[in-house]
Amino acid sequence: MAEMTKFWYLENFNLFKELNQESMKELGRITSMQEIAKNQPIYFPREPSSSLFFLKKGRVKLTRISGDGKEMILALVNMGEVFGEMAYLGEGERNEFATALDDCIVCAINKDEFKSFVEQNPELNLKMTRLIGLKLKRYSERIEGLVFKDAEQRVASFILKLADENGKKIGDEIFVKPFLKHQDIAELTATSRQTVNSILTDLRQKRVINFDRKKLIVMKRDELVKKIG
Amino acid sequence: MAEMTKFWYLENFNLFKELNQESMKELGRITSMQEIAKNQPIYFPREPSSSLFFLKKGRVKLTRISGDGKEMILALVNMGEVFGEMAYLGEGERNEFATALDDCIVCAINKDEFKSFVEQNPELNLKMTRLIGLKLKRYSERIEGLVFKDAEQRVASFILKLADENGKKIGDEIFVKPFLKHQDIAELTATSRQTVNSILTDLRQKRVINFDRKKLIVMKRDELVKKIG
DNA sequence: AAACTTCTGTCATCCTGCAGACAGCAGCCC
DNA sequence: GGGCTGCTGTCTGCAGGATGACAGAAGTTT
Repeated sequence: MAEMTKFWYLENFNLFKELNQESMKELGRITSMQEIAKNQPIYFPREPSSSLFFLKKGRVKLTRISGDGKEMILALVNMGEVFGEMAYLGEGERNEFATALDDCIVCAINKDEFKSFVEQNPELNLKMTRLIGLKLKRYSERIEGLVFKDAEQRVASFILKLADENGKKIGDEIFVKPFLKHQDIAELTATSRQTVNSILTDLRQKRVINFDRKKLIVMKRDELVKKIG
Repeated sequence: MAEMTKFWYLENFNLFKELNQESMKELGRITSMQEIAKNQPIYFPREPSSSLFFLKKGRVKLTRISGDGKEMILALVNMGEVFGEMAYLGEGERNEFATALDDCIVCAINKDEFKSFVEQNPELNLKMTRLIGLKLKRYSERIEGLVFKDAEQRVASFILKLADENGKKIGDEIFVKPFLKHQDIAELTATSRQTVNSILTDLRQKRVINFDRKKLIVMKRDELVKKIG
């Protein structure tokens, strides 16, 4: 299953890869590149969703805020991934915040222009559906985690996924460089900042991981896997 | 936003509506109708996902089971909806249980045949993507509920949604006929059977709802809405 | 109609993890 | 360098809700 996910991931990354010269040129025409500084918003809830985005550089977080002001992170978007894709489906308004976690470069693609572009390149149809399907699968796993797992397991799964997706393997340790603050991890794993801290500290004390404000090192990947069960 | 969801729902329902005679005939050819008795499984996790299903009659639940045997309901499928659609995306194996909640009639459509059918009827492309997108949106709302809401609010939201989607309005009360057992509601709202019972009993005592084993009546819809916030 | 099984209703108990408070650090700006 | 501001580390009390146990009601089977 992990393999399948990876397969899909690569396909997303290559959403436009098999396009011919002609189409790539056209794609360039309907695309506008934007630089977005760290911590700056890309879009807001209730804003009309007029375009979808392809993330060329940096990381983006998609968040929702509850009636009483609590924030949760719906998803992290990594380089090479697409976000704001509900625009493509005719969803009229954004229903989350998109915020740059680093200095980012994004390509904005107008939804209507993209729609006709897809019509002219019908091989993109299935790819777009798969892209949405991949997100669906991720969300279903997220739901499962929220229901079945306790705070420690959720944080452990998160670290594992982060390491596998964004880490560099050096020897049998995995380094993750631009780390997140504990508050962000809390918002991703539906727990509190304090609980995240105590779980991380505990894992560090057991020599499963090591970390400081900037980086995370997974030292015993299998211990994490064991913890999740 | 509720309107948008309804709009999409209708579109799914009409997935095949605009097809011409010719295509409908072809669709009939690649479709096989099956009757499934109450409580009988339709598919299992790890089973090859060779087809997708269109639910003509009855209700279906999609569930996952954790390593230690706890069950959760991922989604309820109502008449007119599609399920098992990940097959269409090339996902090799099912990753949930699908079980008939009532006596059901489903149409099974082989995924490869369906793919070529969609190629011949390209207007279905966007519809399929939207169908998946709708589920994505539902799941994101589910995640939000799990993170932001407490047990009472989750159960209240569930009842509200059930009433709005499946209920019959009579006067200013809403009747929902084939009700679920408390255990099912617990598995849908990520809480325990006992907690569901006490929340329902409490709402009944406050005359917001009424219920017995067979049916549910929402008496004060606005009280439910208020509770969710 | 009797014997089962499955669901509902209710309690008492226990525990995970949240919330508040505060001290120590690091980075940043003046 | 000094003073902000934002992040981390730790402790404590508290509460929402899980769990187990059991009795009664409703369906099902024979």
